[in-house]
Amino acid sequence: MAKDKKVEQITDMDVDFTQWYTDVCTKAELIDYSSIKGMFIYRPYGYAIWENIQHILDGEFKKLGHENVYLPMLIPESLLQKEKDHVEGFAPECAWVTMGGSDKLEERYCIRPTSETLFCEHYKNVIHSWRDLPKLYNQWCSVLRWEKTSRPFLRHREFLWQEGHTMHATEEEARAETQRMLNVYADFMENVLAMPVIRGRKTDKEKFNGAEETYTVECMMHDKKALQGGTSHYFGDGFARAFDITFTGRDNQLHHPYQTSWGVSTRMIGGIIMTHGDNSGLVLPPRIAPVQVIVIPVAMHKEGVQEAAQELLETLKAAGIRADIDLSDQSMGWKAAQYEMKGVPVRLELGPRDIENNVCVAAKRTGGEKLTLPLENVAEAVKAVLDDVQREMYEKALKNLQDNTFDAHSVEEVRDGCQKGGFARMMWCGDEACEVKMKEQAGVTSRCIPFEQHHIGDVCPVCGKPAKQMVIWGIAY
RNA sequence: CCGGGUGUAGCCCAGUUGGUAGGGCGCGACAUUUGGGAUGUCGAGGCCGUGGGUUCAAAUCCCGCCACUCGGACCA
Repeated sequence: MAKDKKVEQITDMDVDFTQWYTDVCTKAELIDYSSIKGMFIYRPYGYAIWENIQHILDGEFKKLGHENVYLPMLIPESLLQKEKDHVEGFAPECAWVTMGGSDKLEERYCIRPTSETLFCEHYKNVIHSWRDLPKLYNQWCSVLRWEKTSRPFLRHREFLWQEGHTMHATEEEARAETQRMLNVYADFMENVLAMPVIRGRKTDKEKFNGAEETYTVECMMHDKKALQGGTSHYFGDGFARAFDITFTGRDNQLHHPYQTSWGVSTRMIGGIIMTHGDNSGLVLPPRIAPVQVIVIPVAMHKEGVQEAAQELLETLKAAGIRADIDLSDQSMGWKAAQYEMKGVPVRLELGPRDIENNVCVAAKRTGGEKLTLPLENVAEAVKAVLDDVQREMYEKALKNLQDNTFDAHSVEEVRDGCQKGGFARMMWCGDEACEVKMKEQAGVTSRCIPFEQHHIGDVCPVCGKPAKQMVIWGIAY
């Protein structure tokens, strides 16, 4: 066996995590580069992951009463400028359309970096009475931000996302919606993506331009750096005032509605890769994997093997398992390595010996001894194995998060701990000046002010003034 | 956007003092194989990233641009 002749060689993640990540993205056939910087091609296997994310989240949104809409891709400059903070935040990364055919346009159009302004323009037209509220809209689309540096899934110039935009009659209701959607994201990430999250609020420095409050779910990657999983914003009535959106209340008075927006993007796929992957490649959580089980017939040329493998495949499919089969003439070892690279959660081997004994052999992507499963009721057994994989993945990620989150009582402690890898919990006075110093002196940013607070000190270690709350600090993607 | 590195076949790379391009892997066909990354034979595949310049002659020297990559800055 020529051990050095691998299917696709990937870089060791402990040697160069960044290169490992890029290797996995391309060699697991998730993505391809295009001729434009920061614009990527989602290959079938990568897009299928996004489709599964879409399918599950879309169902959750609809259960809660949200409706899907589609708004234009172009935003007139004058519209974008109506909300001051918002335009300031996005102006540096807007791409503009200036020509229509061969004619120069009177006004240039921004290719949407986000759609708050478009939703507001529309809401002004359709919201008149308290009876029109709430409006619970969601849009699946792509947005464009002219990023200076780009990386597959983590930072694209064009990326796919969903953006929910809701309008409510009262502040309480809008605030509740903000929390509700944050919890939808958190539950999805934990239960479906097997990614434990920290729920919390962003500091003013880190919040969305134009929002009153931004809430976030933060995750820890395998290299102990932070990735924001999703955000949910409470806007108050700021945009409503800027866009002059009003409704007549039950009190027969004019009011401005209260607004939220929330989104997750294909960046989440980058999170899955960096949370669960290993040196054999991608590891996909069963609940999101495009292929949950790959059936590999062994010694296919032998009488009856191929037929038995096909039958096994059909049994799994009939039970609702996303299963596939590899009938190619590649060697056993090649196939094993290939599906490990692609992160398929469970591999089922079926050869002459198994058929004789009426069993098949299961290998979990998460490792451990191979399992021998009776072919009788095999689908139920495979489902149990898939559940095991899902659970093991969550537990491993949770252990990584817990083992690498520490309490800190000085800037130096945060610096040393986070540079080595991890999240620091430290008390904070609430001043932005101290947050800036943390970046300068410890090289970290505030990830969030977690809902789950611990009292680990009385003062802000940066300035010595009384502390208001505990903040999670880390190095972020 | 600032600095370093890199662009030659699908991938990894070689190509000398300038003289019109090569290897391995992969790919296709056939045969033998098949319980963890097979073997042999034959074959296909290149605007040398791109645009200019120097030269009798450029993959090679010079300049611009584009892309990738590593730092940094910036960043819902």
